[in-house]
Amino acid sequence: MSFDGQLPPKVRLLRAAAELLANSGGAAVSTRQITQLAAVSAPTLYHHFGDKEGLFDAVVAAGFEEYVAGERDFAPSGHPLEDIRRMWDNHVQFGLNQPELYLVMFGNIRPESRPAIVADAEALMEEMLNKAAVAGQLNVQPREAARSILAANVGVTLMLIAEPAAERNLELSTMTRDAMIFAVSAEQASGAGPDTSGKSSVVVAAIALNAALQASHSDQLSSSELKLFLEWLHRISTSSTS
Amino acid sequence: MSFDGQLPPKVRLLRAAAELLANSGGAAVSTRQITQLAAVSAPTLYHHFGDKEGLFDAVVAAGFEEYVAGERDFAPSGHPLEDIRRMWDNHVQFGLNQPELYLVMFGNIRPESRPAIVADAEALMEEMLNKAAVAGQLNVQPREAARSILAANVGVTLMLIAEPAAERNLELSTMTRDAMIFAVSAEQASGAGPDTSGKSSVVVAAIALNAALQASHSDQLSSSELKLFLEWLHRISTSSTS
DNA sequence: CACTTCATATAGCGTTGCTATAGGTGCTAG
DNA sequence: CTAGCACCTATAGCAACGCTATATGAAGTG
Repeated sequence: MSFDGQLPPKVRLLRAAAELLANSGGAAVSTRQITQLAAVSAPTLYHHFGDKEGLFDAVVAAGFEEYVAGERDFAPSGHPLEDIRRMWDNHVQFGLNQPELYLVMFGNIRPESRPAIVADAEALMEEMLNKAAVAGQLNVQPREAARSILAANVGVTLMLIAEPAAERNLELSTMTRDAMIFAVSAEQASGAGPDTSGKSSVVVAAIALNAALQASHSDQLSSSELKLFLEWLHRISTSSTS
Repeated sequence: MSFDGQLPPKVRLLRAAAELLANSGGAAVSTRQITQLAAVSAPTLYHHFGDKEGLFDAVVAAGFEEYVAGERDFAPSGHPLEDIRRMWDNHVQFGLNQPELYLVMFGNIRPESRPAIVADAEALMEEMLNKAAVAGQLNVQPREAARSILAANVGVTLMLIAEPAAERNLELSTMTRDAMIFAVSAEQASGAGPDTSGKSSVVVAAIALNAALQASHSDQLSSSELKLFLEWLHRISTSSTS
């Protein structure tokens, strides 16, 4: 299989690199392999991508687009927390389907090289969590929740990739997923947690309000409405936890 | 700084490799650098370790011994779950102290190369969780709990490593840690079920408030008032629990 | 046509991981 | 003391690597 069709060399290089990376099985992929498969000479690669790293970054970016597209294709479904679950599963599946690409994206993260992807992934999850926060289903700030969930999600995916495909146990994923979502959700507040007694539902309400306010471009509010909101909030904050 | 003392070449190689790996800042470390710093010639490296990968494996093994030693040095303390917390923190600290080594250990995990370390780490945590299980503090099987917690632990550590050291927020670690431990512990079972038994009235109020807010298209709220309002909300929603 | 700009190719530099071969070193046996 | 024998190390060099100095072709503009 070669990419010496009519496609522009830049695209051929991208596809060749992606294919070799996907099938390398962890071994290093050389620029010579890539350029040969793309039916292109070495300087072309460097003209378009500057660097081997640059080419790999482009491949990763393309893979990430695909990943994001997969994440966005879910209907909002009205249950934000359920959407988070699907988002998690989709993340894991993406990692298992393209382990090499995933390892380049999340396995070799270094402060100077590649936190952009992580930031994007976090933003994507935070966006979804915002809906949960607006619905009063969140226990903590959406941003913190997103970072925490994503970190666990990446850890689980890496662990599953590390296992031989035969004995992969996806229960690790679902269990960790539900643990994280549960810990972040407001539901647990009604139970007896180690420290949740102090964290009354006021926090939940405040988080929901905060998220709603920031999501609704509310630089346009009448003062009377503001007073109403404050009154509501006061009633909330003084109501005893049921 | 060179290791050309009286130590055997094997040890010199190990130390040189460890030092170069620690200070490389992510850049590749060449065998020539290592052999030069160790004051040794190339074939010596291959005689002792067979491979560059073999040498790195040895360094990783040594680092892992150190890691395990750190984990074991904690007194059992009678509170297994508290020990798990310290274990988690120790893991994160190890990763932040030796990021390069950590990335080699947990960042490049591949099924064919390096699951042994993961298995050891899991066993270590499972051992500790077993005590919690004996004390009736566990909600799930110790092995599953260990795998789940370790996965989240690795994910969090990788995320923290990926961040510039200046803006590392360890709250991500403590929050995820407590979420995982709480989800695994028996405490949560006493509360409400995982599904909506009944939302507290406060949440309902918050949802109603949210609806009112989003329905409003009025204007003329002074930006200072809005700013104050948001600030106040933010203060509430980020107020620490205890 | 001349001129610029972009894209690709030829050839080769310096470095990499690794090794074929050989030379020392310390041992036990005769 | 010498012979042989493992063991360990060094010299020199190969093939492959990432990358580039330089040159050539194609395409658009005056």
